Amino acid sequence: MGDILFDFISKYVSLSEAEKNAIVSLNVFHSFKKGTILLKEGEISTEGYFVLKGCVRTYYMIDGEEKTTAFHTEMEGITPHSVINKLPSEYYIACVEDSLVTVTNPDMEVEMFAKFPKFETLCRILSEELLAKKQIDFDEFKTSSPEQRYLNLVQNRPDLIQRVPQYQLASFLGIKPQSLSRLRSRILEKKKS
Amino acid sequence: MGDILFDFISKYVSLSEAEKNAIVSLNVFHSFKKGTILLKEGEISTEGYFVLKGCVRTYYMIDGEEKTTAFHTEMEGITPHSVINKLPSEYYIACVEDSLVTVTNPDMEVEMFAKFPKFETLCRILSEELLAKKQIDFDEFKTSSPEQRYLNLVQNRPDLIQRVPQYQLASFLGIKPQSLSRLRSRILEKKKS
DNA sequence: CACGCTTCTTAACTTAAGTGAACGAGTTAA
DNA sequence: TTAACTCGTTCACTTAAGTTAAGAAGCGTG
Repeated sequence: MGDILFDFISKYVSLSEAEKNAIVSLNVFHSFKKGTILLKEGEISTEGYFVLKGCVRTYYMIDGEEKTTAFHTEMEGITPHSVINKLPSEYYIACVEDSLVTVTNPDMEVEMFAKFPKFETLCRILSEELLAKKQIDFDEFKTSSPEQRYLNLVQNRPDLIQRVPQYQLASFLGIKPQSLSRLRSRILEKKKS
Repeated sequence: MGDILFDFISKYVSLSEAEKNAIVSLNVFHSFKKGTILLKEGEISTEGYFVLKGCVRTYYMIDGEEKTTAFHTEMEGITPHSVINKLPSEYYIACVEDSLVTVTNPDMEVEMFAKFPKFETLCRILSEELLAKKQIDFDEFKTSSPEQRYLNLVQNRPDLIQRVPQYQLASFLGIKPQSLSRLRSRILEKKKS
């Protein structure tokens, strides 16, 4: 079960058997059914997540409407803002499909970092990478129209289009479901001609 | 000169005199004049930045137009994507005003992390925090209209409105300068009535 | 099977952002 | 001092997204 994780980690640092066992013995691996809510709005969380398999989304509930702002897929870590500022979460985190996720808390991290400093290096590198990547995503979002953003998504994450409902994609693209629907038929029209 | 930095760091970890001296001896502190370009499009960079004082912005040059996507102000770190993927940078980084910035390269980091593991902890925490913050900013951007985004900016970073030209703010808000101008007069109209 | 529920689509209308052009204020340079 | 340039504003027009409402397709459950 940890193999997916260890294969991934080996791209960054090499782990001894002892280190792998240490991770396994922490019991961090969890399977969740589609729809499972990992974090609710209003909860103060201490858990960090790392998606090994499946898809997890972040969404806000604004005026009774779900606003999906992020999809976290394979090999992406999530530290809810609530963990950092110790305030009630402003958003939900839920599984879009059956998912395999590691769940950790700060105590476990402190313990692991003390025993195996290598893990801290790993976490530092991963968050730096993810930060730079998020910044690029944000830049792309700002500099393009909804239509371009949709086309980019089709190019870069075609899987998402398939595995996620349209209404969730819409808010992810910063528009309303109706607009996404219209925009898609507009693109189809253009292709025909 | 390092005092600004050390005061800030002391919120996260405590540094010994030896550690402070180690930082100072690396000669990381640099002053830049307003307008100085730290990173050019097309360059492959190895430098990371950390803004101690002043304001630094990231911008793209698209179809001959500057698209400003980020302002980095006091106590914010920047690791250009180019440093991570070792590809030519897609954007510029320049000083909006006279700024005091630390400049580091991966070798220096490796050396410091080896000597003082504490620094790695600090960098890990800072990037995790910044990542969560960036995600919140992105979420807010996606879930609000240009007008709301402008009003939020007035609320949350009134300094930016003052110290940055409108045309840079416009692309930062994801719109054209004309639209920002119009949007502002619309808000003024509403206030009157 | 039928019912309710959710998701997606379509349409008509409203509102706001994009576009292209022109103007004026302020700055810089010749 | 004038000419060139930058920056912000305004205007008229175009294009696209928001809004409201209605209906069709798919799904699960009783």
